[in-house]
Order: sequence, then structure tokens, then C-alpha cells
Amino acid sequence: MAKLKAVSERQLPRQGVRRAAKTMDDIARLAKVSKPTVSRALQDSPLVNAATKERIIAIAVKHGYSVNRNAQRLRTRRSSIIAVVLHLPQQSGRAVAAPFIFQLLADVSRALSIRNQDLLLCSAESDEAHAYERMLASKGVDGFIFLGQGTNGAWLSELAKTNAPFVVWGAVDDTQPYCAVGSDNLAGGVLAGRRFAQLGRTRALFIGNRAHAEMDLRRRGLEAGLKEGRSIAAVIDLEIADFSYETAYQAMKEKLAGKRAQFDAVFAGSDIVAMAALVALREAGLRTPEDVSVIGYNDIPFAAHVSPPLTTIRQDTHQAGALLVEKLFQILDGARPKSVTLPTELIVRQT
Amino acid sequence: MAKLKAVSERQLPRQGVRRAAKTMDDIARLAKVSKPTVSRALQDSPLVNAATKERIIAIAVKHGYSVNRNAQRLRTRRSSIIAVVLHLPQQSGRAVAAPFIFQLLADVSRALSIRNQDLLLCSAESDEAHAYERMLASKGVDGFIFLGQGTNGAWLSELAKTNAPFVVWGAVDDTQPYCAVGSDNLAGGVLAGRRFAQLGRTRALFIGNRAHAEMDLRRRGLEAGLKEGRSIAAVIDLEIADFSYETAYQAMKEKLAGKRAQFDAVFAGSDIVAMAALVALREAGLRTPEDVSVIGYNDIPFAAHVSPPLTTIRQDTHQAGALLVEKLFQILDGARPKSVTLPTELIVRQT
DNA sequence: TTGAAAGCGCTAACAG
DNA sequence: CTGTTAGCGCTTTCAA
Repeated sequence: MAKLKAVSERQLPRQGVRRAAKTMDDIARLAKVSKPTVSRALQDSPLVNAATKERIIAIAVKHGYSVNRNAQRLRTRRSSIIAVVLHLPQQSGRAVAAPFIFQLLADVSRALSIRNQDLLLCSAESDEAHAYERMLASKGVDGFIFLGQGTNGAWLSELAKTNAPFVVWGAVDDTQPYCAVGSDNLAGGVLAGRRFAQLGRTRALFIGNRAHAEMDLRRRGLEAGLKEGRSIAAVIDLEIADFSYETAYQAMKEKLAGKRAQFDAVFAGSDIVAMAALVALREAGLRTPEDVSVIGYNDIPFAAHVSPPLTTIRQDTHQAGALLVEKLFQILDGARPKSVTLPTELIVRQT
Repeated sequence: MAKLKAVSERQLPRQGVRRAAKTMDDIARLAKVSKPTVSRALQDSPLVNAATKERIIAIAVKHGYSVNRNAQRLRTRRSSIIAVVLHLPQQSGRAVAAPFIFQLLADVSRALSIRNQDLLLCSAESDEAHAYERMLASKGVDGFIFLGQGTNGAWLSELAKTNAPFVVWGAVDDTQPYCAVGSDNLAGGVLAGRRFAQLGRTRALFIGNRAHAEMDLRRRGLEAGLKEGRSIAAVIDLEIADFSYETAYQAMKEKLAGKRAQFDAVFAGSDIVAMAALVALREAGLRTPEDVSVIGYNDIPFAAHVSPPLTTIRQDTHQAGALLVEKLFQILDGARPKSVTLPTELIVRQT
């Protein structure tokens, strides 16, 4: 093979021909040092003489060399790749109705790149711990960031037992055997409830899906906030199977069909759902906010631009991304960081 | 080291202890075959006796073994990782106003996972070919999919010279030295122009940024379509620096300030921009579609739900994702596939 | 159909 | 500060 190569390659004049150096050995030869010295120099190790280091780096750059990441990964047993797992829509038809999660993804991506980590994007196909346990090895990633817990966090507890390094964006609960980062969903709900109470509302409709832990917290917060004012206040539920506009719109339509509204406020599990509710309310002849006050969740960019502009609860995705990454690296360093909740903020607009 | 390990590890009773087998050697020993045979079996090679293969696989599964991807990658010189490069917003404030690109990302992700390829998500930080050339080696990816060309395709032509395997979502041009996949932007523009002509419109405002090749094509299509009907028709331009709602809204506000509208139709470079235009028009006292007809681009999920529902041009992201991946693999197999344009469709709603 | 040997390109350990 | 030696875990010759 080596011989074959030598034969098949045209012998170009040496000088001026600056073919990309293939391996570290090439650089070592060019710099007249040993391979490990090159390795050290490129890692900016203090063990290497400054002048030598500079010379080696110059040669590497000049020859367009960069270390073979796969060899490096094999040797160091570190891939510097983090898998980010989220629920990408399975079919193209089922449109991506989740601007929030992509914003979070962008922020996680930024936080990872600051640490020189690569981001492997995975779709959450499975709710089984073993699938991810296997992925850890088979994908060659160092750890996981799960963006969302799904409807049932049990598999995450299962995964925690395997010592797989991971963190989760979602509901935070002290009994969880893993590290989670999430907005303070309960507090977010309270914010909404209080606001309704201030506005004199007593019957709030919660649109969500309580199988999601985060949603359940938001709903409980709503109830607590609402009752701070008047204990007679009540929360009614509208359960939806998914958080697409269509599903929410349809559910709201049905809720409003025929009978007069049994509520004077709506707290939606997401802004998209709130927007759907807004339209359904209008079509039912109800005015917002005069007849029904509406609050969403997430403060997606578009929330400010619908008409009327949506009052909503904001979560700080930038901080969230940074924290998720930071916690994961603490885990990779052998620590057992605690879960954290991030503050939420009520953004009052016109609904 | 080996000795150290033997000492520090507790000698657990052999039986019943099913610790995850670490290497292929372990499996080989357990199956009483050689390492290469295990390798072949796990690759479902026809060279291995069916019964042996089955036995080996059973053992591997039982012990929770999976091949070390980094070793495999080093040996085969294939990482099975594709870098997908898109322009993620740099700051958190600058919100992700690009639902379309995320839909495309989701579709690319699906197409890759069908081929058992992993997706490395990268932010387009650089417009320099060398940065990506280096990434090819340093990230250890097999190829690139660029989602968007940026304002200047020159660096892509530069990159093409390096023989880096890549494909691009964006404007398609026969003179490009690389493979691109894109919607037929020109045809999309024509669709909009024709529609306006049918509605009797003669002066169309194009909101976009002609530095983007795709935008320029859309604008040219618009002009062509519009003039098919009456040659007196004209296109006016409103250039915007970015495609955020805020920028578009502001630009439109200024355009409409004071003087009466010099146009009776608006073709926006994206749905988000169209939505901003819709609001600005309404605030200027102009009715849609009576006074000004509006057409967007992309048919993002929310386009159907704004009021009035937005007429727009749809691009098939599902097919796009599949094609991008297919073309890239043709390139990786040594072929030189041609660029393709995907059909566009006018979705008539109420604007 | 299987096994023995070699080596992908790198970095860690140790010696100097 | 630098070099020598070894080997990460796998797949690919090649030989049997």
C-alpha cells in the first residue's frame, strides 16, 4: 500500500509545493522535533519551549495541518461532543410549532461553543433509558442535554441510575435523581394568577397538559396566585394532547361552542396556544382583555406582534443554555450539582 | 497500569455479574471467537457463519456492548457525522425570527438519521472558506450542509476548490462550482407577480435584501410575472438589512410615513417580513387586500393563523432535506451531482 | 469461514 | 524541556 502510493503519486518538485500535511509525524519531521512535542505545542502546553512552540505552530498553520479529531478522541477517551436531544417533529406536515425550544437550542449551542464543545443534534425518538445509555457509547458523545422531559420523567430516573452524564431542561423537583434546570414554573403560574386576581378575575381556564410536569406546576401556580386574592376563585382545565396551534384552536372552539364562557381569564401553557385561544375567543364574540384576559408562556418573539400583543411569562433562555452546559460539565468533572430554577417574569402587554 | 487496575478493582463473584463488556476483545473472549469475527458479525458481514453471527450478537446485546465509535472512526476514516451549518442568532436578544430555517433543519435531521448519520450543529460564524476547510479535519466530520449562502456566495466557490464535500441550501445558479438545492425562487417570484397581475395590481413593493441571491431571484421573478400581464407594471424596492420582524416593521413604517402609498401590492422576502408589513399597512390606514395585496414567502406554520391569513409561497422543506442529504452522499461517493430547484406553490389565503 | 498481524493518528507515561 | 515507548479499540489485509 505504501509502495503503491509512492508510485501512483506524481513526484512534484519539492519547493513551493505546500500540500496539506497529513499527520503529526509530518509536522514533527518538518519542525525537526518529536511527535509528542508537536502534540504538546499544539495544545499550548507549558512544557514546551516558547520559541519551539511558536515555530511548530507556524509550521502547522503554514501546512494547513489540524489534528485528527478521531485519533485524538480515541486516545483521550473524550469526544468533546455533547448530544442535545429534543423532540423534533416526526413528519414534515406536523409543523414545528415550537419557537421556544429552538431559541433554547440556539442558546445551548452558544454556551457549548464557548467551551469548544460540539453539538450533536438528536431527535428524542425514544422514552427508554437504555436507548440513551447505548447512545452514549455508540454515538461517542460525552454527555446529554435533554431539552424537555416528555410526559413522563420515569425514564430519566432510570437513566440516572446508569451514571450517564446528563442534564435536563424542564420541571425541577427535589426528588429527581438527576440535575434539572428549568424556569420556575410554579412562580410563573403564580405571576399569572396574581395578575388575574388584580384584574378582578375569578375563574381562570388553564389550557395545557398536566401530564407534562412543567404544565402541572404552572397550573398549580395559577391556582395559588389566583386564590391569594379571593379564596372563591377557581381554575378550570382544558387538556390538549399537543401544543400545536391547530389542536389548541380546535379545543378552544369546542370549549366555547354554544354555552357562554364559564371563565373570565385564560392561562395558556405556551404562547402558540395562547394565540390560538385569542383567535377562538374573538370568533366567539368575546373581547380580549375586556371579557377574557389572556396570558401565555415563553414570550416567543412573535408574542409582541400579534394583535392584541400578548401578555406572557418570559423565561430567560440565554441563562438557561449557559446553566445547562455549566451543570453538565460539573457532572463530567465528577460533581453532583443541584437542580436550579430560573426566575420568571410577567411581561404585561395588552391581553 | 494494568496491575494497578487489578488491585483496585474489587474481585466480584464472576457469576451473575453482568458488567457492560468494554471492548470487542471481551465479546470475542466470551463468544470464543477472534476479534475480527466479532467485528464482522456486528457489521452483519456475509462472511460470518449465520449461527456464529447470531450467537455473537446475542452476547453483545446481553452485555450491553456497543462498538467504540471513535476507534471505528479512526480506523475507517469515516465519522458518519455531517456538519449542518446555519446562521444561529449571535445574541439572545436578537431573537430567532427564522421558523423556516428550523423547519428545514428538522427535515435535514430526519433525512440524515435515515442514513444513520449524525448531525453536528454549527453556527455560521465565518464567511471564509478556510475556516470550513479546517473544520472538516478538526471537527472530524465527513461533509457539510450549509443552510443558507449568506449575502455573498464567493467563499463557497472558494471552498469548492478545496474539494471539501458539501451542499448548499439557497439560490441555484448554473455557474456555481458547487451543488446547491433551493426552491425555484425565480418561479416563486413569478407566481407572486402573476397573482398581482390577475388582481389588477401594477405597482408592487418588494421587501428584501438583494445582496442575498435568493432574494434577488424572487424579486426578478416578481417583476417578470407582473409584466406578463401589463408591461407598464413596476417594482419598487424596500431594502432591509435583516429579516427580523422589527427591522421590517420599522422600514415599512418609514416607507408609509406621510405620503400616500406608491404601491398596490407587497411581496415580502419572508413571511415574518410580510406579517410586519401587514401590521404597518393596517396602522397606516390601508386595508389588506382591498388597498394593498400582500404575499409572503415560506409558508411558515403561523402564516395561516395571522389575521388576515397570509397568502404566501410554499417551499417543500421535506423534499429539500432529503435532496440535500442525497446529493451530499453522491458527492461523498465521488460523483458530481447537479444542483436542483424545487417547485414552489402559491398558497392563496386572504391577503 | 475464521484467525493472526498490522496499523489508523494520536497522547500519556516515563525517562532523560 | 524533549524524546522513546506503548497502546487507545477497532477493521483490514492476508493467510489458513
